[in-house]
Amino acid sequence: MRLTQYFLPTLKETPADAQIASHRLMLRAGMVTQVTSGIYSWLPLGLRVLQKIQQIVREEQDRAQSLEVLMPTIQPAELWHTSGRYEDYGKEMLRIKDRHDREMLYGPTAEEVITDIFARFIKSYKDLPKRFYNIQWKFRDEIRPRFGVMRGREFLMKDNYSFDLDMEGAKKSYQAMLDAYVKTFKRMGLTAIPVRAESGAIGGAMSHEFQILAETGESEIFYDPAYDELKDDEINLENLQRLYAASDEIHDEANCPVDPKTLKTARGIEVGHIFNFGTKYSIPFGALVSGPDGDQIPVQMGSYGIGISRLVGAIIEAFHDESGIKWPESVAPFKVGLINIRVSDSACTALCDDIYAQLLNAGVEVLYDDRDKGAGAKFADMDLIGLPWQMAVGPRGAAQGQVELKNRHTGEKIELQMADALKKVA
RNA sequence: CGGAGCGUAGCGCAGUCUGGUAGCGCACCACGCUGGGGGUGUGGGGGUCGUGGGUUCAAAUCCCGCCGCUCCGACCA
Repeated sequence: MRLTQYFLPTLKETPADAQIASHRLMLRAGMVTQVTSGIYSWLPLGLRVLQKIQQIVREEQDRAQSLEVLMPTIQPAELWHTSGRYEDYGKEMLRIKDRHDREMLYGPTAEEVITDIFARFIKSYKDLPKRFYNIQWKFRDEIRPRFGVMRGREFLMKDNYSFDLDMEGAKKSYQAMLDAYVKTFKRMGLTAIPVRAESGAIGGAMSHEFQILAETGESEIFYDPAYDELKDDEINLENLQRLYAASDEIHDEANCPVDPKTLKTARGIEVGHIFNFGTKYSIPFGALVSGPDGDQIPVQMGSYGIGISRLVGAIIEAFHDESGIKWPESVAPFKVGLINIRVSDSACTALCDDIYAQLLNAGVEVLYDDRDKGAGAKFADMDLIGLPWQMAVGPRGAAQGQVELKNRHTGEKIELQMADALKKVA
């Protein structure tokens, strides 16, 4: 993509409203712009990141034997009367009326919709287990939205719902999601710790929050130091039940089994939440299947969320410096930023055009800064938007076919022949 | 919802107390000089001063209502 044809409204000055790094950087990098309190438009650069994250989540959900569906943003109040949550949910739920004066709502989650689907179509234990997921915009009318997309009112969320014949099956589903989450966050370069959680409005027995570690995290988490030793494949129910990890909302100093001297604390950002809630929805919705003996059995359910739009902010909280964002390659909006330092120099521009064509040809996502601006401004913008690799070509190097390759994460810069630089980023 | 602020050009702000030609920096446009980390000179464009009412010869400025946004708290993917 040529920057002269793109839309990247970067800001030199810090917007007054942004309090934390990720919010500030998302605004400055031209990723999002606020429409009203807690509601954002995603601009081209931000949207690319959102889609990258979405794709990773999707791949790991598919791998965990889940089927993607797309449920609506607007739901009828009727479904929520069935579960009893229409009354319970409170003001967080945005309630609206259609032209016929029917009560509707902008969905904050979709247990009701999916359970209704299940109840209408699935009748036999032979069709179990089933897992459905949905990547859709949700709305929760937060009392006080803040921190940009980390705590917006409208947010993009992946929610998965599992249906099993019995508790044993439900535990397998729960474990499958635990595994999927560990892989998902790891692919984004994040360290995520599953901590025990209250299950809140969704209700239920078994529940964990996935907290990613970041100094600016919203909540404080307390965990057994043995956690740091766990391998990915050791993150299982047994170990989670054995080892203590809790967020400040449920941490109880008096009853904590870990010696306070060794107990570790860190700041965390909640990016995922998994629950098992048994038959809470299956019974009221009549989500029953015939068992092997012909009995009608209410299915065991669980739900599993990942805050996709929140992750954009969370990843920036984990990866940034004074100059800007430092995207992990897996979610970066482009892999390479190509800087033409002197557009007016024909040799320099010819070399840049050549590199650009070769990168495109090799399928490398590249943002080509072909604007007629000073070098300083271009470097500053490139550091700000945080692409993993910067390739700078000036008239000096161009004369010898050389480019400067910079690694945004390490800050390391090296002079290379064009062909070598291309090899390095391809 | 309690407490505290703010609303003046795209962004950051001054001007409001003490009413009298609407300003500054950045960004933007034109031209020149420059050219490897937000360069520089000259010229230029852009404003219902959030909104409705009131007071006054005169309101960004004073008074009243409304709207919006932000921060602290309780609440949360």
